[in-house]
Amino acid sequence: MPVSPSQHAAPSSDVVTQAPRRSVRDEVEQSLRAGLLSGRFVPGHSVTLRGLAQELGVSPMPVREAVRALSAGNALEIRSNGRIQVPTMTPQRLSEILTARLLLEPELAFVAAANLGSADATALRKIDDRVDESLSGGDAETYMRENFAFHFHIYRAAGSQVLMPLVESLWLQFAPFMRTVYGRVGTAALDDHHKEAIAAVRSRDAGGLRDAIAADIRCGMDLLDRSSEEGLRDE
Amino acid sequence: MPVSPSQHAAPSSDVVTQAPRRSVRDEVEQSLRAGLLSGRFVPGHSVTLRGLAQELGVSPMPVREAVRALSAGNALEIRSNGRIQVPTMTPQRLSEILTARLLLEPELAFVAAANLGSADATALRKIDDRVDESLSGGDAETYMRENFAFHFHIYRAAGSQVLMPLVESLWLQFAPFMRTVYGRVGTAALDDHHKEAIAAVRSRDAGGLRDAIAADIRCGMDLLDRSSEEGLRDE
DNA sequence: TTCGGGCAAATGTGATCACAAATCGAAGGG
DNA sequence: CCCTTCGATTTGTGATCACATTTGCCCGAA
Repeated sequence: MPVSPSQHAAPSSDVVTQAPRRSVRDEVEQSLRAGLLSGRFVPGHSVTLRGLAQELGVSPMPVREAVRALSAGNALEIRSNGRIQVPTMTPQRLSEILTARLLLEPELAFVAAANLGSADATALRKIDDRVDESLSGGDAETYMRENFAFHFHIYRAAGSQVLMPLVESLWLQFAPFMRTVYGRVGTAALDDHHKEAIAAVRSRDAGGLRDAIAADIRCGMDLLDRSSEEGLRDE
Repeated sequence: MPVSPSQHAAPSSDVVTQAPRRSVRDEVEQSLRAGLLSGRFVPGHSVTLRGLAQELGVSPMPVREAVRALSAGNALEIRSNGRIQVPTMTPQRLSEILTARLLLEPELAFVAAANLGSADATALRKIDDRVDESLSGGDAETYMRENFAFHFHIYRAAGSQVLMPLVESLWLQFAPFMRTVYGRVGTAALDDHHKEAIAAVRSRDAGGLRDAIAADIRCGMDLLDRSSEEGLRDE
């Protein structure tokens, strides 16, 4: 809704927003990432440039670039006819994603362990409490957000500007699908290995942290195997 | 040079171009990827939207999206002032890239081995001949293109739509820097392990192929260590 | 000669328009 | 009742424009 005749968006009405240089495109991209990671986007559903633009109150232009950036990392799919949609999942694609996670994330956690201390263990404990709470409450959306926060609080400590984007790309790819899995199987069946990870962080046991993360990923694989037994839907 | 008054580019004058649906943006992106992988872009050099657009004979719009897509994978860097430049390399960033390659590529080759046969071994032999030729000739640009072709002929056989983009992203990140390394150290110092890889492909030895690829990557790491002894420039 | 200051050019960003292709709907014929 | 057909709408794509910011360069003063 272009209220102002000026072509640029108003600087959010605050005197000093403190934001270094937040472009509309970045805000849109972050919004889309958050939506994908929390499972607000349903796999197979098609999204439109103008639709997203109107939903976010911006012009289609920043959305176009944000969508392009996301689709470059396979977080969104651009079909041959040009339409945009949340990627669908196939069993082998999911298997590849989990294989890649198993290759990267434990190693990333291993590196991160050196930079994690008891303060981080406490913070992780707090996040994990919210994870457990949303698990028992069955709030899949909150669970996904907090589970992401848990893992990436660890990974961020590695300070890797190369591995982190790769892992983020993987999460963006499988997150929308997980949402549907939780909706079918329920979140109660989850038995993550966060407690062991926290203990490893507190005792500065890098190898233990790596193994805990690996076990956590394998747990997700088991859940999906169980889910596929109950009939895996791709569309 | 908008000769035609029509807004869309002419369909390349051919009756049936056979192209399914080549958008200008995709062509631009492929062109940029090829440029990065062959080392035509110098790290630290800044590129401009309008400059690339004029160079490729298109409007800035498709370039904008292509650059956005590449910067999403850290193949191009967008500075805080908004300017675009080929990313610079730091020792730890390079170390991270090679670590990631060592985590992903040998495993990808291991998977690919099942789908590779003697025909592929012959094709790889041909590519490797051109690699050796460009090595002795000191043609760094051709070397980089053929070396890329060699590795990705193998990786492509894995049929992975998840690991492949990750590995491609890594190559796009380190390729521009390698160009400068070859320019300083020379390509003659390279002793890749392509012959062992070809032998492993021919004998369908998955483990051997994985080890050959790992050795090849480690060889690159050694070259860089040697290069940094002679003074590593970051800017 | 060297260091600022200020003006012009360049650059990224966002908006809007035009157009072709695809999609979706309803109407009509089997 | 189902399928085809045709027209209106939607959608992505590319081009162009306006604007804020920054960069680059030239000129003048110390």
